[in-house]
This record gives sequence, structure tokens and C-alpha cells, in this order.
Amino acid sequence: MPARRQPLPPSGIRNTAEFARPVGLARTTVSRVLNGQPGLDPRTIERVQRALAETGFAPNAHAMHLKGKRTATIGICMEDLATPTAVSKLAMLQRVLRARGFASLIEVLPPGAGREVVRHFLSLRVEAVVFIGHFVPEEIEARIAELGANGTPHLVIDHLGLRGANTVSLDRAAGMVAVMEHLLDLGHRSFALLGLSKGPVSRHDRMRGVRAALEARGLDADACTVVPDYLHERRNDFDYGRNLARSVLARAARPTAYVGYNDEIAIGALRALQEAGVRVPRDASVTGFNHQEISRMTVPSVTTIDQNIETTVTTAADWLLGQLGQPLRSRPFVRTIPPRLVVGESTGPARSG
Amino acid sequence: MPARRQPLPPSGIRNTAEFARPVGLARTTVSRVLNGQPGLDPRTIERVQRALAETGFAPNAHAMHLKGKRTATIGICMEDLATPTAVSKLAMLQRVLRARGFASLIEVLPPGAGREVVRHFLSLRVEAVVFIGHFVPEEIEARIAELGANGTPHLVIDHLGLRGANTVSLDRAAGMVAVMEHLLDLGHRSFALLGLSKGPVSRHDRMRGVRAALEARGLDADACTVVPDYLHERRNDFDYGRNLARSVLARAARPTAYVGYNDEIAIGALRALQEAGVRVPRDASVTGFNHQEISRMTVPSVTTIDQNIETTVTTAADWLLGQLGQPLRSRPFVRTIPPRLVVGESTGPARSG
DNA sequence: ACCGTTCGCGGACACGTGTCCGCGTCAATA
DNA sequence: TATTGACGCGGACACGTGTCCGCGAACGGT
Repeated sequence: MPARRQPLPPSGIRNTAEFARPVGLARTTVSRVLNGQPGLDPRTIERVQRALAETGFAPNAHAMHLKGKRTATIGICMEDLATPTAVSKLAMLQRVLRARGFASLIEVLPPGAGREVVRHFLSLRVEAVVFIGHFVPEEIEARIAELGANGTPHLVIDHLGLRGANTVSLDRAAGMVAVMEHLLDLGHRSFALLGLSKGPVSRHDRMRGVRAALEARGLDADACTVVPDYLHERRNDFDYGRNLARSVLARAARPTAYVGYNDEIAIGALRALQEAGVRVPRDASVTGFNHQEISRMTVPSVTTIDQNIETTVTTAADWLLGQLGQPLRSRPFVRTIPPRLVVGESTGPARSG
Repeated sequence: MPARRQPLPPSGIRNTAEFARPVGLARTTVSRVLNGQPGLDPRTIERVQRALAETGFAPNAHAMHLKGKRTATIGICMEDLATPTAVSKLAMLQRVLRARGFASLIEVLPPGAGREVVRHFLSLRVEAVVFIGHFVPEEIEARIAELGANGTPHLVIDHLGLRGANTVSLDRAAGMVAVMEHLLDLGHRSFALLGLSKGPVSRHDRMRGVRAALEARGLDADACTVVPDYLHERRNDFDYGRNLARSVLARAARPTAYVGYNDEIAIGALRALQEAGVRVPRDASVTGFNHQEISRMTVPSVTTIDQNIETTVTTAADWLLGQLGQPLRSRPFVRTIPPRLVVGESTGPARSG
């Protein structure tokens, strides 16, 4: 029955003193209960906790922290919330931190606003700061220096090659090696590399992996790869991949394998191939990267690389929380996480002909 | 050249007094600069700001807030970070709030832990709390009552039907009406409803929309719909949709239109149809809901409903921030946002035969 | 040399909490 | 009844900041 709709008359309790009075206790006694100090009558504890539940009173965190209590808060800087893998990492990190008793303060860094965001975190006396995603290297290095000056530990997830940065990151080169070996085993010898041409550091790693895999089989990397330069704006990866694949299909000699920078690009390429009447995987193979949900949903499903997000995040959290009491390291901590190949329906034997 | 790797000797400035000393100013003067008080020599302001930039000092936010300064922080409770539309709303809300000078405190509510999370927000003296997603009604109603008792305004996004809750929500019934009218206009008269059968409140609304659209054309809703009950666990929506569609395909009389609860379910159904040799949209039509990225990436792309997320979020933010100074409303604020049909390649004329 | 103005100084108080400590109360025990 | 714990009381201080206020130094104009 909709009986109790009067939502507790606004208690307006502003501090422990006001809270303690109607309970018939002293402010200090309440404080002792809240902080679990010994030497208290169990009935007193019970009384306080019941009043706490009834009034919904929450002691002022700012005063507590001012008095030196730990904030138990980690600041997390995201590049954006549009990249599914980054959001997955965020979600898992948040869960791990919460399980260990830490709250998360999440901010999206608009390019150029990094300074203010980190300042805000420092001002809130966050115990550590995590960066997830790809940022402008100079800017993030400056932020990391600020954190260091402040004695606050930091960690960067998935952005290798930053000077002075502690990093946990997927071994993207190894990921590309796994993709290429899979394709090579299937007999492929000519490859279109979609979206791997230029850009942030994470692509250099990728290209390194591609070259390494090819050269390990005695192949000339330049001779057997096609790297289309699609000059238009890269608005979304699906269309980008579609356009890249189209420009490859316009060539006289078509490669048999299309290697995408990520799953969206791979799916865009898949679409372009299907539109051109090329059957996948019979006539050509397609691979993605990241093992997103979508890679399972297409027809055919896409062969891709799983990031081992759980390993990444727990490694990151373990290390970071282990640093909390410690003095800051002088040498940065760098760790890479091995990826895992997930074979889908989009790859098959190279067409012999 | 990698010259300046020494990242500013840890300044270890702990308060404005320590900060002010080397600048050669009094603590109070620095405080006045920081708070933009009048009557200060421009050169003094300049000096302080340079020192601020050099040392990276950030005054203790806890002390500031304790002294009564606004926290300018909004707490956001998420059901999870796995639902793409919810994450989109979060991202947009975060951006809007930041543009208006508010920080966001984001927490994921594990079922049952709502109490602690809201307490934490209250303890941090958040100025308002937003809930995004679907929650256990009783639990969230209890949280809302707590917030009310505390004098903190709240807003729920996309969860209609909560007692005492201020809500901004998509008009899902209207969304279903739009889908059904689109299909009816194409000549469809028999519909499989996938994932709409039972569950949270948001589905009742949907079913209402479906019935309304059918009855407006003088059709018997029960006679022309098939609602498969797939009893297996609903692990992920893609497989769920695939299984639901399979069970429909096993029937003697197959419907011509497959109406999915969301895009993933629609894409799962699409896959099942393609596997069964049914060509879409020639032999059957498929619709989704939410207009996620994926709906554009499949072959064929999926006809779906756009949530107008931007309108939803700006409406929410406008109203909520407008409430801040005000006394709490006694009657809840409820507003629905109209959806928008996005026609893709997955719908076509009903096959006459 | 005198005066008024401008502006920084520094003491004081408040915000809400944790913690310490001496004191009072009450009940159980000798 | 006298003694001893057990336990709650309430005063005091600290944490870092914003703000108020009276004071004094420096400066420019007469």
C-alpha cells in the first residue's frame, strides 16, 4: 500500500553534535562509535547505528579528510567515453577499486583542460591518478610531472612511450604478430593494412609487429603490404574502414587479407567487400583488433585480438595501490600485457589463384 | 633533447601559508587573490599566479568546502557501464555539467550497495544526485527518500514510474508507435516481438505503444503478434535475440516483421534470419531500438529509434541545476522526451503472399 | 613637511571532525 | 558499606581555509 509517502521530514542535521543530541549521547561518543574505537557499550553502538539508519545522517567528509583521515579516492582521467575498450577498462577498474575500498573520481579530459582537471584532483587530495586512453604526449607528461612534484603516484593505462610515466599497456606488437601469423598460416601473402599508416604511437608498435612477423618468414614487408592513405577526415571508424577498403579494391592487384586497426575499421572493410561482391572468407580474409562485442555480431563474425582487459586492470590496480604508502619511484614502472587471438569466421585459407 | 627529466623537486607545499612564504606574501593576501577579491595590486596577482603555475600547488578543497564554499559537484549513479546508451548519456551529462562549472562524481551502483554510495555522496556534500539506468524500484525509492530528507535534489534519467522521483525519460511508447506505424505503412500485419514480453517497467510502456499503434488501425493486437518466450538465461542480448528469432522461425506461420527490444536483439535476430536463408528486407523486416553505432554497421543496416540523448541530457541538466538554490519540490517533476525514427535497410514492403 | 590614499600584513574567528584526557556516574564486587 | 572497574561526558586542540578588521608602510600631491 502506498502508505508512507511522507519522505522523512527534512532532518537537516548538519553535524555530529546535532545528530548526537536527540540520541542522548555526546558528540565525542558518537565519533568514537563511527570510528570503531574500543571500550564502548554494545548497546550504545546499537543506538547510534539505529539513529544513523533512521536519519540518514552522513558525517561531513570534508571535515574528516581535513582532520587527516584518508580520502581513499583515486582520480581517473579518461580521454573520452566513446571508445568501448576504454570504457570497459574504466568499468573494471572502478569495480576493482571499489572492492578494495576506494572510491573513483572520474573526469573526461577535454584536450587542453588537463591542467585544471589534475589540479582539481590534487585539490581533493586524491591518493593516486590513473590515465586511460591516448593523450597528447607533451600535455600528459606535464601532468605527470606535476603529480610527481606533489608526491602523488600515477599510472597510465594503454599509452606506451611517455617519458617518466608508469605504464601498464597491451603488447600491441605481439597482437599484430599473432594476427599476421594466423593469416600467414592460412597461406596469405598479400595484405592491406587499414588505418595503420600514421598517427599516434600505438600504431608504430603495430607496424613493428607486422614487419617482424613478415620478416620472420623471410618476406619483404614493403612488397607484400598495401597501406592505403585515405585522406578524408576520420569521422567514425566504420566509414573510415569502408573508404579505406574501397580504395584498395580500386587497385589492379587486390590483396587477399585485410588487416584492420580495430574492429570498427574491420567491419567497415567487411561491408565494402560485401558491397563489391567479394565473399568473406572465401575470396578474402578480414581481421580486427580489440575483440569488441560487435565483432561477434556481424556476418561473418570477425577474427580479432582480445586485450585481456581484466589482466591489464588488475595488474594496474595491484601495482598502484601497492605504491600508496611508499615514496615515489625514481624509475618508471613499465609493464606490457600479452594479447590473445580470437578466431572468427572472417578469416580462411588464401584463395589459391 | 631529453634534458629536463628532473620533475620539479617535490615541493611538498601543504597549505597556503607554506605557499605564500617564498612568494613573500601573507597567507591572507594569497587567499584574496585566489578568491578574486578586489583591491589588489595587479602585480601582486601576477606574482601569485606565476608561483601557482610553477609549484603546481592546489589549495585543499576539503578545507575550502568546510568553510562553506560550494562543492560544485554532482553525484552520478550508474546502473552499469556496459549499456552503450547509458554510457552515452553519462558522457554527455558529464560534458554539460563541466561546461557549467560542475564536477561529476561517478559511481556504479552494485545492486544492494546503493545505500553506501548515496551516503558517500551526501557525506561529500554533493549538490545533487543523478541516477542513470534501471534500478530495483524499491531500492532507488528508498535512496530518493534519503536524499529528500537531506534536502539534496535528485533526478532519474530513463526510469519512469518511480514514486516520488523527478524523472526525465524517453517516451518509449511513442517510440514503439513510430516503429509499428512504419511497419504498418509497409504493409506488415504480423509481428514477432523479441524481448518485449516481460521484465522491467520500460517494457510495459513499449507494449502499450505496440497495442496502441495496432488498435489505431483496427487490428487485434493479440492476433497479429507473436511473443516468443525464450526461457534460457539472458546472458547477452545478441545471442538472446538470435535464440528468440530461431524459436519464431520454428513455427509454421512466420511473421513478416521482427521487432527487437533493442539493437543487439535485432541484430541477433537478423543473424538468425540470415542463417535460416531468410533474406532481409526482401523476405522479412527487422527493427531495433536505441540507434546505437552498431545499427549502422550491419548488412543490412537496421531501422531503429533514436533516443534524442542530447535533448534528454540537456533537459535534465537544465532542470536540475535550476533546482539548486531552491527549496525541494513537493510534487515530482516528470518529463518525457520524444524519440525519432531512423530508417535503415532492414525494413521493406511486406511480402505479398 | 603634512595629509590622504592605496594596499599588504597578520591576528582572530569559524567551519565539522578526530582524538586525548580528566572527571563524574553507575553498577558490580569485596 | 566501601572499593573498583566500565563507560559516557565534555572541554580542548588541531586540521587548512575564507573573511573581517585594525594597523602600518609606501607613495603621490599639496
